[in-house]
Parts: sequence; structure tokens; C-alpha cells
Amino acid sequence: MDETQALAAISAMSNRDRLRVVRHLVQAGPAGLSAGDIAASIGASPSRTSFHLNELSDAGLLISDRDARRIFYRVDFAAMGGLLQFLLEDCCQNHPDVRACCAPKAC
Amino acid sequence: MDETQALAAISAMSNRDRLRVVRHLVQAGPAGLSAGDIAASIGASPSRTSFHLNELSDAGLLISDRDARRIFYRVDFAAMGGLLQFLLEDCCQNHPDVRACCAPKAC
DNA sequence: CTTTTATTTCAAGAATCATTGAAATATATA
DNA sequence: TATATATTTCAATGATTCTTGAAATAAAAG
Repeated sequence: MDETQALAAISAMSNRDRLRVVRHLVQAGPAGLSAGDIAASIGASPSRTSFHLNELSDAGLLISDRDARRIFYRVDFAAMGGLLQFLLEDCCQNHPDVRACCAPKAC
Repeated sequence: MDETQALAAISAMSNRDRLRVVRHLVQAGPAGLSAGDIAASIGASPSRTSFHLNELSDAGLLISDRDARRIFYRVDFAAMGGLLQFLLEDCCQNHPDVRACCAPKAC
């Protein structure tokens, strides 16, 4: 992941509603959630939710596929891992104080 | 770190110049860099740089202290670790695919 | 083929963020 | 005290992003 991709991902996560979308999708597991369910879960309008989902998808953080009339979204965990790796290794140069917080039972 | 703090930190990191400030400060080590040096390193005006440094400081990611006329900034690695911990544990629920990317030699 | 459901796209205005340069503050030196 | 250096604060303008609601698209059901 390069700086441009990382910035796109960070920007996508820098909005409260979008961060909550990610958290809800993480909890939803592999099946994901439909756009309508996501809208309900964050209390946003369908159009606004669609915009947020687009932002997250464009940043590469979400994967979607249609099931009949509904479109299901789920987290691309590899992309999310890539973002954390960028922050940890590229940005923070594996600084021990940062690494410590990512250890299995740390902080 | 709660959602509000995490969003402040993510928003602070979501700007190209500010992300570069962090990376330059990580490389500069514990002594940090003066505001003027930071401005030069990112090619921004003193006033704009001051604004960026304020955004990062307000988000809790930077620590500053004055040395005569200059103000030195350095990364608060504990805060940065807290941000990564939030993303990894709270946001991604320690998903194995994300954890794998934070392992010492992963991805 | 019409209607209903699910979602997206578009357009307009409001709110927030970025950028610039001038003025203000703080500290040091002559 | 006057001058120079380092940084911040402020105000004005331009650029993005947010928000809303209406219209468009897609798929299923009657």
C-alpha cells in the first residue's frame, strides 16, 4: 500500500458514520449487511448511506455483491490489514511503543 | 481510546501534508523537529504548517516543547499506538487477517 | 406490464477545510 | 531599546465535503 492508497483509506475512515459502518460490518461477519440494513444501523438516509458506502468501496475497504434487489457489503480485511501495516511499518517505522499496542494482549 | 478520540486522530492523519509531518517526525526520532524544519520538509508555509501541527497536537498525536525561539515537535508514540490498537481491536475486533498484517514479518 | 422494493445518482445549498498573506507574539541579539 | 528570528493567530477567499430530497436504475412480484 502506497501513500495515496493509505490516504484514501484514512480519509474514508475519518467520518463518524463511515467508521460506524465499518464496525457494524466487522461484527456482521462474512455475510455482510445490505445497504438498507447499514442505513438503519447508522441512522442515515439511503442516499447518504450509499454515498458513504461508495467512499469506503472506492478506498478499497469494502467489497459488495448483489443478491436480488439487495446489495451486500462486507469488509475487505486484507485491505484493512494493509492499512494497519502501512501505519505501523511505513508511517511509524515499527516503533516499539507502537508495536507494543498491537501485541496480542498489549496496552 | 474512545471513538471520538480515534476519529480526531484519524481525521488529523487524513491529510497528505499532515501524514508527511508524522512520517518526518518518526524519522527524526526523540529530539523531534522545529516548526521551521517541518515547514521546509513538507514545503508548506509557516502559517499553514502551524495549522497542521495544531491539528495533530489537538488530536493528541504530537508533543511540543519550546527551545528558545524554536518549538520542537515530536510524535507521541503511545497515542499513535493507541490509535492502532483502536483500529485493530475495537474496530476490527482482532480479525485474524488484520492481525496477520501486524505480525513482526507479516504480509 | 404495472407496481413495489432496494439502491444509486444527481443537483442545490449549508457546513467545513485549505490556502494565503498580513499582523501579532515570543525570544534572542546588537 | 531597537532589530532580527521563529512561530502563531487572524481574516478573507477558494475548494471540498456534508446533507437533503427528488429522480433514475435494477430487480422482483402481482
